[in-house]
Amino acid sequence: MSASSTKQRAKTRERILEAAEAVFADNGYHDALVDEIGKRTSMSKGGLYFHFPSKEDLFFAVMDRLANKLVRRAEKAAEGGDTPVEAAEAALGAVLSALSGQKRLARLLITQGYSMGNAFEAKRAEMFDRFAGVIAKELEEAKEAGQIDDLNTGLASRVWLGAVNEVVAHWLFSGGPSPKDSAPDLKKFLLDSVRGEKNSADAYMNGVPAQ
Amino acid sequence: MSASSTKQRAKTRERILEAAEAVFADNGYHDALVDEIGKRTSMSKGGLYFHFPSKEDLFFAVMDRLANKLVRRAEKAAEGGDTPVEAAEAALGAVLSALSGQKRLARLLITQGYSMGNAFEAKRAEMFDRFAGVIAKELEEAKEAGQIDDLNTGLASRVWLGAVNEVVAHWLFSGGPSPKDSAPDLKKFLLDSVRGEKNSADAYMNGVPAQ
DNA sequence: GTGAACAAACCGACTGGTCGGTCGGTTAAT
DNA sequence: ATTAACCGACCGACCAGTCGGTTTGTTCAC
Repeated sequence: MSASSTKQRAKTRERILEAAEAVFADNGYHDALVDEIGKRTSMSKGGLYFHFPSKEDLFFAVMDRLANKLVRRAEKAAEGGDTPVEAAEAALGAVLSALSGQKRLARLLITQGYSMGNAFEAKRAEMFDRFAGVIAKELEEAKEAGQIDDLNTGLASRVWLGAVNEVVAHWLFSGGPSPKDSAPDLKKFLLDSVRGEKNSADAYMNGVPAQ
Repeated sequence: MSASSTKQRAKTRERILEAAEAVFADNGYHDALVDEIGKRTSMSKGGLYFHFPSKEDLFFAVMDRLANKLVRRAEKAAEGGDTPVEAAEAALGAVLSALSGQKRLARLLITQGYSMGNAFEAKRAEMFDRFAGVIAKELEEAKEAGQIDDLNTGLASRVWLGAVNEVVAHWLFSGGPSPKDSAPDLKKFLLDSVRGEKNSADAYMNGVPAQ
């Protein structure tokens, strides 16, 4: 026990989280049945409740795991950029492509955040604040580097976040274009939104076509 | 009956919708109790079910009513603008100020749309498509008037919609600034996003400072 | 190395509270 | 007298969470 069982325990938890992610994504929090998660894990309800104290806790764990994955991916992509603006662009692209490839993940992130009662609002806020923080950080650096205008980076990060959110939602629920395909235009809009008066003229001066 | 009762009937329906709006906004679809709506209407559950066939239908009716109100307000504000861009700006401002003044309405629109199961996704899509349509129409006109670049107005409208959505959500759940207060900066971001290469230089040429 | 003792992991039938919806009945309007 | 409008006790489906029990794995005495 102890050494090997700690590892085993984590593995089982992971198995449950995986199944729960799928079930929550397919059905939303309320319509997701704990028994269904059990079925997909080949584990009984009692077994699940040995690892997680409640359905709500399980849901939170799923969302945290998801947010971590995405943030890590975005930050990793950002590291590859030479300038802050390129970093932000890369992070944006990484997120869009990740969501494009994982409809299930996208659904969970976009819609199910609200699907619990008001209990989840704090969690959704926390998650989105994290995302906004990543964006704001890049924008702040870009500002210091003189790549973009002096602007309200907090608000700008919300604009970016919301834009991505809506583009993905439109893809999910109205059969809009895949976020991946919208990425080039979307990048243009968001970068332009932030370049403001520093636009075109300045951008070309720096040898970076505003596109 | 008949003549006067038709009017009375509509009035009662309205009374119910009003109460239902409050209850849904406060609790989310699932945690809203039909009995609670009854209490606030001083009407029994049976009475409600005489006017609406199900909780779900009642919810849809509430959301439709809400969307109509907002769209009408936005379109009315847009009519006041001299140019398409000003119209879009006015509509944006009207929506932001309406939501700022009615937290309850904002909550319903932003969050509770997902709080039903997947059943609501189609409805949310329909509603947001309407909003996006209003924006896209203005942008299309602005494009034809040469006020803005040749761009993907469909995508741009999503960006605007998503940005507003997120700014409001941030206000609601994280104690961010009131949408009304963010309005000036937000307008700048969104207009810049759409002016693209036509920015600053051109804008100033037209005697309209890009701010 | 074997088996008794203990605990961790898991099982699944059951319960208890919750609510949307119903329905037989009452009241009010025409 | 007829029917629209409304009442509210009741029903029954649903499901998160429980709990006494079984299995599996670990430890250590002998």
